[in-house]
Order: sequence, then structure tokens, then C-alpha cells
Amino acid sequence: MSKRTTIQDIAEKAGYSKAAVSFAFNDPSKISKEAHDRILATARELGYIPDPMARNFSRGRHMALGFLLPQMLQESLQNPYTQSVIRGIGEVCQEHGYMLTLIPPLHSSVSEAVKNATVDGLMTMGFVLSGKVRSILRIRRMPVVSIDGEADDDDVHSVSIDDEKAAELQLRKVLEKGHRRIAIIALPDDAYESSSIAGRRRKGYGNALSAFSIPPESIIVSSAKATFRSGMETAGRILDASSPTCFVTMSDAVAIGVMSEIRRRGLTVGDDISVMGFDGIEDSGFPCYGLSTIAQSGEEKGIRSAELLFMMIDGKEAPSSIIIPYEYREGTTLKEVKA
Amino acid sequence: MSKRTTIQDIAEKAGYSKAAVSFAFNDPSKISKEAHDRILATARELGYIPDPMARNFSRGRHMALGFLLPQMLQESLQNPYTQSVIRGIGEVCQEHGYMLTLIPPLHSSVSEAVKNATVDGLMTMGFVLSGKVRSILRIRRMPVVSIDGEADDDDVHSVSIDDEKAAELQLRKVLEKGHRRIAIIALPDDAYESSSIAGRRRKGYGNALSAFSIPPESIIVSSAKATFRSGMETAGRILDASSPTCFVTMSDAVAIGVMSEIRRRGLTVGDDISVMGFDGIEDSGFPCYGLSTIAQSGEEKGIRSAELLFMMIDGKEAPSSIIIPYEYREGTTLKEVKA
DNA sequence: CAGCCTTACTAAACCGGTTAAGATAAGGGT
DNA sequence: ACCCTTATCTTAACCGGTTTAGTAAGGCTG
Repeated sequence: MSKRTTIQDIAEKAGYSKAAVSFAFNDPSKISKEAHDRILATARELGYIPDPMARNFSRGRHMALGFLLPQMLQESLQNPYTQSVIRGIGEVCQEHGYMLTLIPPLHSSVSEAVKNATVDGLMTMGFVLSGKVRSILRIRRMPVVSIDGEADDDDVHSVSIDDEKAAELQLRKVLEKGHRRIAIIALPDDAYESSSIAGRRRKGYGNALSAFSIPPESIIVSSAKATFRSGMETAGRILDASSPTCFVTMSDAVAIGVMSEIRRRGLTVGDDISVMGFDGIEDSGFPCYGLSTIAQSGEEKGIRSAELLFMMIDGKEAPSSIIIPYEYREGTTLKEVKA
Repeated sequence: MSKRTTIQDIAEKAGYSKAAVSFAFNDPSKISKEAHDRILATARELGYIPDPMARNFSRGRHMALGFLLPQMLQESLQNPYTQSVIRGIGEVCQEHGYMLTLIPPLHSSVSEAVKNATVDGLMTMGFVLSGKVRSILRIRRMPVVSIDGEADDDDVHSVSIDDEKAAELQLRKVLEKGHRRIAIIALPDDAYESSSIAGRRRKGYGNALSAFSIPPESIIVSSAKATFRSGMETAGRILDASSPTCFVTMSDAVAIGVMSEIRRRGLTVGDDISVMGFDGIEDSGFPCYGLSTIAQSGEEKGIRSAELLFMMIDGKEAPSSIIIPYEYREGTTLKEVKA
């Protein structure tokens, strides 16, 4: 089995130096047109393709961004909202000629994965990095953007919406429609390790409740992973034990599961029980059935995050935090409560 | 700004050679316990983390598998079936300590992307690689596994189900229930470049039809991208122009869109119009509402593909083609046609 | 005590490119 | 005729590890 063709082979065969060959591929202005032609012809003849890893290594760039997956690949990719974020990241990567690497915990260890990740920058979503991981990233001088995470570290830049305000708006809309028997399905606090997004939103709910002078105890609060199935199961448990007039969820995926369970019981979403989602996954190809929700563009989050990361990689001045907009999207699943 | 700590720094500080330091990290049995301890202590002290790219480069391994994305990231990741395949791949990657890299067409060129991909092996899904791309892969000696693609190349191994037989079974089930006004929504033939999966399944449909002595002309055949939205729109157009008693789709995502459109028109899925899907995305967290379908495990496809790829990477004897099982899954959306 | 093996370590080649610095020759200005 | 510039190409260092071959010291054997 012959060895692969290297820059050295081309150099010898074409009668030039390694450097000349390198220039021919990267900066033709540094050599004569004649040399350029000869070298490219020789390269074609020998079937030469520059080794990307060697190239990246000597340039000190990986040409890849990493998306750190909190737990298992499973749930993360399942959520249509995560998908839209990844899509946004992917677009920007493509523009920059970068690849996108999904980084699952290596041998169940995030630290290990981060140590070995061959990427120029990292994005995380919905969870706070441990001190150990942050220390590794600092040593490796690897820029990080945290999506929906906490901006409690100078090294970690963040992209998110104003979750507290958004959650407040969400619950206000529900309260304005007269609902009082409300079941909130939050994201698990410990989802993705020490997530704090759920905490920020709970605060917003508290604000809305006190604005309406409603005692927090009157609200049913539970939590569920951000999946369709989980939403369905949780709604089932709640409906077995009580009869809320409205479900408020922190994720559209959960809301869709809730709607499915409501219909399964022969009830009508909107007329019998209202449902309020969070995310606005409308454009994700996922069926959302006119869900009333707090819409935030996952794609924009992905795009802004990746752009931010590229600024940091390029050593440019980068904002430590980017807040993107959200809005209430009127649907057909939130209706005035029946008298 | 100080330079990063290298193996050289550790060697000097600890009073050993570069090689000794390398051994300390990779094969402690080659050095004394004393040296091992001293070196690791020094490494910890200086905050040393081996550079993964340099390590990979000298070892000649990338420690990453690539998933080649046909067109835009968008549609690919949107399909829950694709997601389950990726999940399967991810599991195997994790076991092997590998990362999974999503490779979008670089500057809109798949060839360019494949030239620059820093991965040890490639997986594609649902499309046939062009000769140019195959030639690049041959030069780079990069193993490829094609999922649901055509096994027309010695270099490209494949994992799929027997699509022709599966499609035949799918349509037979529908015909057995008495349906004759049938609308088939196929995958686009040109989806993912020169896809051939649609062709194989069409053949299967033909077989079923002739077994029932039904003229192919009596069947409405259209095609749609494998997304929820596309299924909804296509069903809308079909229902505007005709009144099939059953929809047969090549993808559950499409089938769910079809069901959504049927319900939107005030009709009942199953009783008024039957729907038959393909994929069996039940376990994907996607709402599938008792869809009758041809189930094939996306996760298993992913797992087998990745395992196959690892065999090839390790230079082991690997089967050129793996066929995984499928089965008809009884649901509530396919019912006996009304007299 | 020579001969041989084992242990512990090092020097240097190597992976395949990039790139700073230097060499050579040709061209231009005075 | 001389110096300076520019164009073109080469040499060699470099990126940060891994790994092969080799050496020196110590222990064992006969």
C-alpha cells in the first residue's frame, strides 16, 4: 500500500520546493504564473489533496466549532428548539468555512470531552459550566458562548433573551384571560446540570403573580424534561389529580405533549383547557397547531452565538452578552376562561 | 500574553525528556513510578493539557466521525428520523471516544467540504455520492458508509433496509383494507441530489399493485420533501383536487403533516381518510398519534453504520452491506375502507 | 568477570503542512 | 559601473505531540 501523496512529492516531481507548492495553493501571488501552473498540474497528476489536519495544525486553527451536549445526545437533538439553534449555528459555520462538531460527554465526562475537543470555540446551551470545565477552557484559551446559560463568568460570553421578563409576560397573558387554576410545567432545575434558566423564569412568574395579587400557593408547579413525551406524561399526572383551566409550559415541545394528552382525554384544547407554550417553534417543521406561545427565534440565537464566537476567535472586541428579542405570539390555544 | 504550556516545558521543569513526559501520559509502564509522579505533578502545577490536535496529528487519527449533510443543515436535522439515526451514531461515537462532526457543503460545494473534513470516516444519508466526491475520498483513503443510499461502489459500504420489499408490504397492507383511491406521497427523486431510495420504493409499490391487478394509473402519485410542513401542503393540494380514501407516504414526518391537514378540514383520520406512514418515529419524542407505519429503527441504522465505519477505520474486514429489519406497525390511522 | 537481559531514559526522526528569513538573479535608476 | 529594488524561489524553523532506535546502568547467569 503506497503512502499518501504529500507536498514533498509534488515539490520533487515539479522541480520546486515545498514552500513553492504551499504558495501555489494558498497565495499564488508569491510565485510566478509558470510555477503555479506547473505545480497545480503536477498535483492534479499525482492526485494530491493537502492534508487538512496538517494544515490546520500548522495554522493553529481547527476550522470547527463545537456544540457541547449536556447529557446524552438524545434529548438535546430531540427538541425542535435546539434544532433551530443548531441550524442557525450551522449557517454561520458554513459562511466561515467551518464545520460543526457535536461534543458529547466523553466517557461520561464533560471535562474529558472538553480537554480533547479539536475546535476553535465552544457553545453550550441551557446549562452552566462547572468550575473544572471552565478552568480547562481557560488553559486551552478556548472561547465559549453560553446560550440560555448564566453570564456569571468573565470568560464565558452569553446569548439569551430576558427570561425573567419573558416568563412574566407569558403568565400575564394567561392571567389577563381570567385563568386562576393554572398548572405550570417548568423545566427541571437540574436539567443540564445546574441550569438556571428555569430559575430566572420562575422569578418572572412570581412577578406576574404578585402583580395580580395571586398567592403563589394556588398555582400547581411541576417540572418536566423538554420533550413531547415528557409533556404528555406530566399533563396526564396533573389532570388525574386536579383540573387546571390552563397549562403554562417552558417549552413548546412540552406544550405539544400536553395538547396531545388533553385531546386523548376527549377534551378540546382552547375551549376546555388552554395551553401556553414557550419558544415559538413554528418555523421548525414541527407541528404546533396554532399554539399560543412566547416566541424567540432559535435560529437567531444560533446565528448570534456563532457570530459572537467567531469574533472572539478572531480576537476582536466582543460584547460579553447579547440579548435577543422575544414576543408573545397569539394562537388559538389560549382562550378566555369560561365563567 | 504567555504561550501555552507544552510538553517541552514540562520536560524541562521536571528534569526529563519530552518522550518521558509523553510516556507519562500515554503509557506509564514505560517509565518508573517516580518519574511518572514527578511529571504528572509538574504538569498539574503548570496547568498542562496535551494539545489534542497535535496529538491527533502525530497519531494520524482525527478522533471524529463525519456526517455529511446533503443540502442545507435545515431539512436534514428537522426530520425526526434523521435525528434518531444521528442519535444512534452518537452513541457509538461516545463509546469510542469520538466526536461527531456535521459537515455541511463548504461554500455550497460538497467536494470542498469533503476535501477539508478532519474526520476518520464519513457517513451519508439518503443520497449517492458524485464521482468527484468519491474520487476525493479514495485519495484521502477515507472510509464511507452510505445510509439508505445505493451500494453501487466497492469503496462505499451501505446500511439500509430492503426498501423495495418494505414499500411493497406497506402498500399491500393498504390494499388489503380495501383501499383503491390511494394517494401516494413519495420522497422527491432528486432529493439529496440523485437519491435512489424513492426509486426503490416506487418499484415496491409497483409490485404490490400488480399483485392486486391494479393499474398504476389509478393511483395518485406526488412527492414531497420529508417534512411536516411539506406533507401538510401536499395533502392540501391533493384533497383540493380529488378524494382519496388513503394517503401513503414515504416518511412519518410527511404523514403527520397529512394528518394535520385532514383534521384541519374537519375530517377524522382513520374513519374518514386513512394514513400510512414510513419510518416509525415513535421513539423519537415526536408526536405520532398511533400512526400506522412501516417501522425501521433509525437508531439501529445509526449504530450499525457507525460500527461498520469503525471496523473500516480499524482496518478490519467489514461487510460491504448491512440490511436491517423493518416491520409493519399496526396503528389506528389505517382502517378498512368504508363500503 | 564477561556476556546478556532488563529497566529507565533520551535523542532524534517523524507527522505534513506553513511561514519568516535569506539567497539569487534580473531590472531600474543615476 | 554601482547600488537598490523587486520578483522568485529556497532553506529551515516551527506547530506539539508520538514513537523508533539507541544508550547507559544494574542485575542475573554461568
